[in-house]
Amino acid sequence: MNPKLKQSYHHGNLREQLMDVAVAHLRELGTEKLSLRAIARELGVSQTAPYRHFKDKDALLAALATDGFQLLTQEMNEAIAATSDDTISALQASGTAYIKFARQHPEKYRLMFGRPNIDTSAHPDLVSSGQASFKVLQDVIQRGINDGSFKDQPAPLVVNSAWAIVHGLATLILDRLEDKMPESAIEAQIAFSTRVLIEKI
Amino acid sequence: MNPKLKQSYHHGNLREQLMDVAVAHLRELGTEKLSLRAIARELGVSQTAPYRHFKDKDALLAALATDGFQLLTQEMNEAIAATSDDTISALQASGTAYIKFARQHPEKYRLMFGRPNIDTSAHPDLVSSGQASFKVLQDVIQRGINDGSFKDQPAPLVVNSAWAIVHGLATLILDRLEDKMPESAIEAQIAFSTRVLIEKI
DNA sequence: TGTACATCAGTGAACGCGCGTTCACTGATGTAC
DNA sequence: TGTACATCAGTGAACGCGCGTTCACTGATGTAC
Repeated sequence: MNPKLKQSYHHGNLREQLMDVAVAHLRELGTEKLSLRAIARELGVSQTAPYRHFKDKDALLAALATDGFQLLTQEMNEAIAATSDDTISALQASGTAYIKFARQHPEKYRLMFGRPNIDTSAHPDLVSSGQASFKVLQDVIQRGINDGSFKDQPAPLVVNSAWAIVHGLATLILDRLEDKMPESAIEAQIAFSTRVLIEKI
Repeated sequence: MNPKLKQSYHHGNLREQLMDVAVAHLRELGTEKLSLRAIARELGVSQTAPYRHFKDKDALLAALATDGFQLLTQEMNEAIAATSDDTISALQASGTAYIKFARQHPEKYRLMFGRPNIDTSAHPDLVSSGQASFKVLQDVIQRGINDGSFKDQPAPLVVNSAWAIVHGLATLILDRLEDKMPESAIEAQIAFSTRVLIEKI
């Protein structure tokens, strides 16, 4: 950003910029072709510079996913806080926020919820931030069960069903629909599907 | 299979075996690390032999996905045919068959419905086989709309919602639940979620 | 305020690797007569 | 039934490439006194 910083020997901002460029490359190339060297090249920095900030390539990806979970947790919590005490609208709000997050950060979303290709045992932060996100959804559902908003169903079944609906819709939009449908149709689809979510479970 | 064939200069069965080993490697390594050379190595064949059967690496992946769509179409059709004329049970049967397919062929399923990383313009068979699968679902929904089994809703909204539910559940099972839940719990989850599918839309 | 020094964040050369793909080739097979 | 020949399905050497990562290094920065 600041041109002065870019000139100096010390970059000043490299960690953050590595993550930004990684996201851009993931968008264009996919995980398969992501290369640390290419990221460094694009930032005009030597290919070994990233190793000052990340232990290895996996650590960069883990940081991106962790970042994503923290953002997702925050956005779902904010969406829920903006509703009144009504559990049903809290569920709908969190589901909508979930899908919105997926659309705004598709690369992070795919890292977070795709086939796990990061060794989680080396990245405990990733695990705990993921659990924190999951817990937001769990808590809303549990609240609904406690206050009678949902029928008398085992909580895990309900949680996984709710998750399946929003997760399925999010991935469908990212991988299939986004390029083929106008924005208005996508929004109508989200509204329709989240109605299924809140009404039926 | 036949040891005689394996000894001979002409393999006799190479195309099929390349696809089988590719599936096995996808399972163990993921798309990122799939290598044509490693597949050839495992089959005890020179690294250029695969090029007798596939134009390039992408062509192998496309063949795998096309194969998957054909299988999926067939299995959904069979599941539907096994029900009586009742549209609701046809929808449930096709959804259950879809999820069953995903669990039996997870690597193919990921190729078919993951982020498209195959250049479809070079592989028209892949496109048409995918459309054929989609049409099975579309037709069931349309039938339900025509005979009044579903409420009066625009068909595309209903189709995408149904798809989102089964697709979401399938990916959740493959990527998250399968390793953590006992088989009985997974089956209960499928039953619960498909009930949401058929009852609510 | 000035200086010595530790630490931080870069560099550039190098290692070893496996990959996709092309090429000219050869052995095996199938077919026309 | 035998043979000539086209075609099919392999081989092995080679090309060029980009990658992740390590290493010894150096310039820049921050801090204790």
